[in-house]
Amino acid sequence: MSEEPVDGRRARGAKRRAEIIEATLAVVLREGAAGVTHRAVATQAGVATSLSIYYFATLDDLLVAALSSVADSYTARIRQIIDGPGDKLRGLAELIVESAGPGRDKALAERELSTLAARRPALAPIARHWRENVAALAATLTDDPLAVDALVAASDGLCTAILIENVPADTEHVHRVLAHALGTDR
Amino acid sequence: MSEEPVDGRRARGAKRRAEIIEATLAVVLREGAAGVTHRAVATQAGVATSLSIYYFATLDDLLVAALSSVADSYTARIRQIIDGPGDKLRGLAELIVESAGPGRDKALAERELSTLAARRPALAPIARHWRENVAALAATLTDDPLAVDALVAASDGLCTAILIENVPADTEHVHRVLAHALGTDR
DNA sequence: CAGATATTTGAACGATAGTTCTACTTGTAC
DNA sequence: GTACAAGTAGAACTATCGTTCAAATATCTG
Repeated sequence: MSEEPVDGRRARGAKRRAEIIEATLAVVLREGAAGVTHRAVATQAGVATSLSIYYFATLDDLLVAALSSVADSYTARIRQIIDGPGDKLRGLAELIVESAGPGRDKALAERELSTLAARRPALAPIARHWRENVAALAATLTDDPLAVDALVAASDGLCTAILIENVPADTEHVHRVLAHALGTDR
Repeated sequence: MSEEPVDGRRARGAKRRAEIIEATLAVVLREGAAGVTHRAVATQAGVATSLSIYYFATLDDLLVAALSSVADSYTARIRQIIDGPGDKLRGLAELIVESAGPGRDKALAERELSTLAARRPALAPIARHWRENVAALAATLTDDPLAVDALVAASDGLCTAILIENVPADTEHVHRVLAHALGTDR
């Protein structure tokens, strides 16, 4: 991982950069992707506006960094479910249901940035991660590629539904829908 | 329907209003929801900026109108599939696959506005229409509520996948995935 | 120490946004 | 015709945006 003789200036700079990414994510969570401006991010991070531009020449760079952060977070969660014990499908259902509660902001940020990906090619590869991860989880449950695709699509659709309905979601129900889409319960 | 003694001024105004809505949609298709400004819409419609504000006090009003227009369009398509002859599931698959080709802009507009709905309550009821329509279609194919939910979720997820992947979609494959999610093929 | 490099700031510029206001045109009612 | 209401245009105000830039600070090199 680390090999460079650590330049104090660059180390400090990398830290600032990380802080700015974090601040960007905070802005996305609070105001949505449309609220991401250099000024808003800089204010959130407590630095000068020009510093945000110093590290991220364009807003796209900021958005890519923020989406990567969220995507990495979800990737870690799914890997945890895949590698851990217990019912993986239920773990996925629980993760999805989180979008209705404490994880709503994060899920919303992921969706907003993913939607942005349709128009900004730089975001597209990152936006694909979520579905690839779900596909990997599905692959541990079935060998049928059609079942994998159906589960991935259903997961995505359930997230959408939960975000738009904006009502408490039922883990049991989500689990049943996922199982039905997967088709292994019949 | 019509009962008022038609005031020439108001009739002309209603026409203008419709033109502005259409212009808003054109802007969303071309630049995305983020590109919707009173100025951009007015320019697109060929009217003064202040006129856009005269009819739509806030940008939200414009977005609601645009989303309603797109949602109505999809509602009509699905009703057509439900009421028409032929395989309804295949009709849905064909509609979804359109999002990869000529209907990409429209599908993208629908997704952008739906995403916006998560933060702007005024858009939420309209954003639900698509899923309600798919549910109605599903209800003609099965009595199992779980199968309905799975099909609705899968349809949504497939649209997402197609929009983000941005590659030609295969109707046959989409149809198979939908059938698998529905679960009636087993 | 001095000099070079990296980071950070604050002010400023130009562009564009939403909004307001006044004047003008068009249509209705009398 | 006049009086009034709805619609329309264009200029102007204020705010905020991305961006630039010179100066200041911090760190490393020797």
